[in-house]
Amino acid sequence: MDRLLGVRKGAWTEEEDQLLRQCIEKYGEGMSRQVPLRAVIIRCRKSCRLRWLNHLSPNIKRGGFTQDEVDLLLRLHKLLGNRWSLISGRLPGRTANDIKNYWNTRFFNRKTSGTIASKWEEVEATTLVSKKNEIIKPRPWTFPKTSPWVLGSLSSLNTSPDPSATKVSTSNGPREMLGMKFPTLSSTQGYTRLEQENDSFDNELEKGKSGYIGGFAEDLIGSPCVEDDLQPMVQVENHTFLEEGSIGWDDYFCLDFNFWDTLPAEGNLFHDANSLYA
DNA sequence: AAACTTCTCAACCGCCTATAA
DNA sequence: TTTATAGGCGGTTGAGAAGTT
Repeated sequence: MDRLLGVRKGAWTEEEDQLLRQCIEKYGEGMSRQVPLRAVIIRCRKSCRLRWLNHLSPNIKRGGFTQDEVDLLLRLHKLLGNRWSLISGRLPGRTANDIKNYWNTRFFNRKTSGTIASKWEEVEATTLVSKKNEIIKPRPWTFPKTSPWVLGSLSSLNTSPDPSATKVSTSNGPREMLGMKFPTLSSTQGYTRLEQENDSFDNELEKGKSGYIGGFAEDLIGSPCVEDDLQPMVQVENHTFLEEGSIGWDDYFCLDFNFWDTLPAEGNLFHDANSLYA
């Protein structure tokens, strides 16, 4: 809690910006509590943090949104709703505040007028997600303490140390990967239209060659999760995982990659998947 | 040129969650 | 377990700019 009396409010001055910039360059970003004292700024810590994040940080991209960014924003908003921080994480250089302002001024209650409204309708018509504004909430990564993924080794799951030994079933029976049996993915329930239409993910997976990683790291293949009725699950040993392609897929973000080559001989699939997404 | 309206966006507010004591 | 604090988020506000009458 800020106990500073008489903290300044309103627009920041150039002098305050300079003090804040110098302070953060000297002490780093992770010391917002001490910024007001060290930088001799009569502002509350929240105000300092916001000023840095939204205006002074060197990572911020200025200027108008590009066509690509607008397309991306529309699709992400359709998928995530008003989760501006998540959206900003997928729009490099754009802050949550920027995006929120842009959305509220350009799209909020204005779907029926102007050129951007036309763009909205265009995206609305071509978007691969359903017409209904279904918001898929990203799931937190919750790794059970006993999970071999957490322990950093797959050895407890009877894995093969040799990736070349990996087999993918081409039959309708359970797949095998790293020596583990996976249930068949015959059900398309929960799959995005992209995958259903292209059928490429499943085909490529069957061939054991390549696949996609969705743009949402939270929803990467095999993310451990809590079992519920909403998503297809994969049960491996005593662990429950999201089934491949079950949620969170988005054509805009799919990355082609050689699925099987990313699997370390003995290691963590998720770690490698994350590095692909950088 | 002045008055008024609309738009933009920086900043604030209140709430929630995580963490430390 | 409780309490205080920090971090983070989305919603809202208001000053100034831009546009219109």
